Amino acid sequence: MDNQLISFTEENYLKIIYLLTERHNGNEVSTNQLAEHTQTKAASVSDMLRKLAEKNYINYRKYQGVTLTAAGEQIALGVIRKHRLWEVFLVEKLGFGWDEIHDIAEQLEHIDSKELTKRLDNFLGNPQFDPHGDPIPDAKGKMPSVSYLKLSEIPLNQSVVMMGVSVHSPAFLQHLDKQQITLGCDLKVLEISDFDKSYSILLDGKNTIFVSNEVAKNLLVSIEE
Amino acid sequence: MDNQLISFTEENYLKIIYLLTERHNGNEVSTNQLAEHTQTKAASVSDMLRKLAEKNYINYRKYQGVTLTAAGEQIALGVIRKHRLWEVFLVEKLGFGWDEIHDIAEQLEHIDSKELTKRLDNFLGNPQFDPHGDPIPDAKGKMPSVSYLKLSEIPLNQSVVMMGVSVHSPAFLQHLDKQQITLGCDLKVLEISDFDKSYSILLDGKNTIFVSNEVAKNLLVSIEE
DNA sequence: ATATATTTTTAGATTAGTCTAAAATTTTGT
DNA sequence: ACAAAATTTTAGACTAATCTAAAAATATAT
Ligand SMILES: [Mn+2]
Ligand SMILES: [Mn+2]
Ligand SMILES: [Mn+2]
Ligand SMILES: [Mn+2]
Repeated sequence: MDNQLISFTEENYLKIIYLLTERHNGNEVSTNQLAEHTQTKAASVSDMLRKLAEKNYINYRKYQGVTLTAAGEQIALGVIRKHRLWEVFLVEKLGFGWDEIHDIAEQLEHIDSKELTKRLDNFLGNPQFDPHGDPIPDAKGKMPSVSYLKLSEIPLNQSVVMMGVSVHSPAFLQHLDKQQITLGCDLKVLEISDFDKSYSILLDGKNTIFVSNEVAKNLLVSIEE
Repeated sequence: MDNQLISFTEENYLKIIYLLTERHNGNEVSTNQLAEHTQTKAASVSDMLRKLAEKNYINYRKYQGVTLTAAGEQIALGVIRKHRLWEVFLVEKLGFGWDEIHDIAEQLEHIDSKELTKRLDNFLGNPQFDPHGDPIPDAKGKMPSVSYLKLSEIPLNQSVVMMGVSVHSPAFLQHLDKQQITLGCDLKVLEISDFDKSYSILLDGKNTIFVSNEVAKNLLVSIEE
């Protein structure tokens, strides 16, 4: 609608390059990593990288991995913005669980209409964060700044607020649901077991719950103001 | 999500075959008509028809045009259902005008998630008609029955209710907006000009407006109960 | 340092959807 | 009824995105 030049597939590559670069603190993304996340083979990724480099969406030196150019980043941020806004819609307006929305948002993120995105954003009350606690870039591509810590990095007996998750798999999210761990809840680590590094946590100042080390590493929190 | 077997393109062909068949009261749709509506060439349509016939979505005898099979019709109705539900969403929830929504709905109609469609339908209050007055098939593919007449077929001085349009172009819809002709308004033809067959119409029992014969032929109305 | 393992790229094919040009079929007009 | 016109199908080619297998480059490990 607004843009005929970029395909669905290209948008996906740029989005994934953005997210992986972010995850690696700005380091280049490798062909194999992209193959894994695009569910294709390395050979297919190489072809696509050549094409994206020709269009000046990525910085690409053969065998050296890729980063996004400013142009590529703008496209990636636009896709991520739509993905996260639609996720808010699905949870806040349609009542989906946070474990059910990702695959639907993977489709909705490619709907191409500036006006639609603008009106959707407005309809949702211009949210800054999606249902997983991930920041939503604004219309200009600016991300709200966040400084989350892993729960596993927080000292004992320090009260923190649950802000996000670093794994989005339905299994993990459903696991959190079962333990009643939700965004915004209050967490205080009481003890870490010597045996298996599992955590005893005081939840909302009321109940003590037990979570594995694996869970604690994937809970993003911030210290209460 | 629910169905890997049918492509975006195939869905479009089936939808268009449905709508054209309906428009021709059940008569076969020709290759050239499809080429026009799919914005492709007749040769491309022939290829696709062979493929859709192989998959048993259409009844196809070379040179004789096509109709949908029951399987093809179910798919078409599912796409049309999504298209019209999303149009309701765009108008009722996001405040778009009825002239702005079709192209966005053309994209949204291919989002594949039974659960999403179900929840969207519910969120919208299970609407039976879209913003153009077109009926919305239910989850089983059943269309609400409608019996609209063209305003041009209504006798003089017979009060009728505006129920739909048989042309969906933004230009036509904006023209109606300017004349304040909206779904649900009351119309009574006072006179048809001998000179150019244009209509004098009493709108909502208050103002007299003038519309061309072309407009009158594309307004769908029903007689007040 | 150099052989071995791993990663990445290239070469050559494949599939879906499209195109133009030519051939086949149907429709129309006298 | 039959020639001319229109429509539809087929033949052959193209592009985007993918694949497997082989070659090239880089990383690793003694
Ligand atoms: Mn997601
Ligand atoms: Mn998310
Ligand atoms: Mn429409
Ligand atoms: Mn409509």
